[in-house]
Amino acid sequence: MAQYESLIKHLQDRIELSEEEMNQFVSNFKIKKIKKRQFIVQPDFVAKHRNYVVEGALRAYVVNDEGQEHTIAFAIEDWWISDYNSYIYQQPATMFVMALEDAVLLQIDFETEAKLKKANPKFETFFRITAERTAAFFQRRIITNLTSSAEERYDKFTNQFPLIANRVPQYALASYLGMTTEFLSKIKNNKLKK
Amino acid sequence: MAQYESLIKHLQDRIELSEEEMNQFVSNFKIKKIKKRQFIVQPDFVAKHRNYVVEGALRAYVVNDEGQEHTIAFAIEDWWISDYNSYIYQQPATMFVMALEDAVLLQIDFETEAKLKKANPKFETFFRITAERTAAFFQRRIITNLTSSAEERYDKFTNQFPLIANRVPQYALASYLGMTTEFLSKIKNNKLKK
DNA sequence: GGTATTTCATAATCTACTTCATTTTATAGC
DNA sequence: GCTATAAAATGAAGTAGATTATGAAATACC
Repeated sequence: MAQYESLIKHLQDRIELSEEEMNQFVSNFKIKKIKKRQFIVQPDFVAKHRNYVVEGALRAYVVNDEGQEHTIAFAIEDWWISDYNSYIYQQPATMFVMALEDAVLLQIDFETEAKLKKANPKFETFFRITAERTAAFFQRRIITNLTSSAEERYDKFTNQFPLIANRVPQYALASYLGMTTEFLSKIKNNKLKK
Repeated sequence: MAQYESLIKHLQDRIELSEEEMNQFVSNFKIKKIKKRQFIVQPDFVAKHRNYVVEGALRAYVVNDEGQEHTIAFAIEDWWISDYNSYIYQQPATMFVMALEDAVLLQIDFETEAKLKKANPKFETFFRITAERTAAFFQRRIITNLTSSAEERYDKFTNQFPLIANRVPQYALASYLGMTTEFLSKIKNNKLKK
């Protein structure tokens, strides 16, 4: 059950649970192993799961009419990922969620999560805290995007998430930061010269 | 108690409460009347309240080092507003929240909200749903900002929020959409010509 | 281990949007 | 209603970042 250890710690950092409650909670998560380049969410299909990353790296992105990809989220160890809108409203997804590396996930499906929340208010609290922090995180990203230049956005990202910056393809990071891969290349190059 | 009617409806649309539970919930909100240009949140002070708008319009914005204002959120009737990060983490705010018109709010403070959530799991559920929808809303904005041109962002906003678009100052809307007021003016003008 | 395929780098050209400066229009306060 | 002030419109000039094109380096895969 080594795969569950990090999720257990994740929970303990957020709410207080007895051993029994903890077991009840995590036993509803199923281990899912996926290979690099494999999709766990695709447009037009409902995102059935909330995914906790035990190991590996994933990327959520949308593709616009011109075929350009825009990275919406990354996830590495101890992060959650899904098509957020699709999951909470249980409506067709607009995103792809793909493994950038072989990965091990812990998945819970929407109905099971609903049952858990009904069974114990502490579980409801956990998902409330998670949603609040997600909202706060998204809002910080909105603020950064509105107030910073391309180079500043890159600097902030590498400072905040050094482990992600050096682990994902440059084109994926560039589109997450709202710039082209060519321009990100130029930014990196300018830094080397200084 | 006319002021509480819209909040009651807001709650009924999201969770099922008995009359008694409803009264318990809303009685913790205090009526706050503010004048145009008045601030309810300022940088360096902790945002103590979650604010529900009964009447009026408000704007949350940040000011960067160069003195430029960037609108982060609007709120009109039946919307919530605060400095989200400041409120949920109870840390100093980075935003201003100001009334664009005379307004009537219903305010709950952080500690009272915590008590409510402890008192009844249904209340916890309400805040969980609210946070989830907030996160989903923010993510849709991130996606729009990454994938659309200035004109497309303006079109989407006016389609989705026609009541807001025509009610707030142009400079506030422009900075919400991530462009200058001059450029928004030009976009509007181009539409008139067509 | 060699070849096909991705990914990244570099550079020239282009454009969506900004900046700055000025005028016109709307709003607020007495 | 009149004046002061803020907001919006207009236009010229400038720039951050996109686009396009090409080659080099890294990675995947049989």
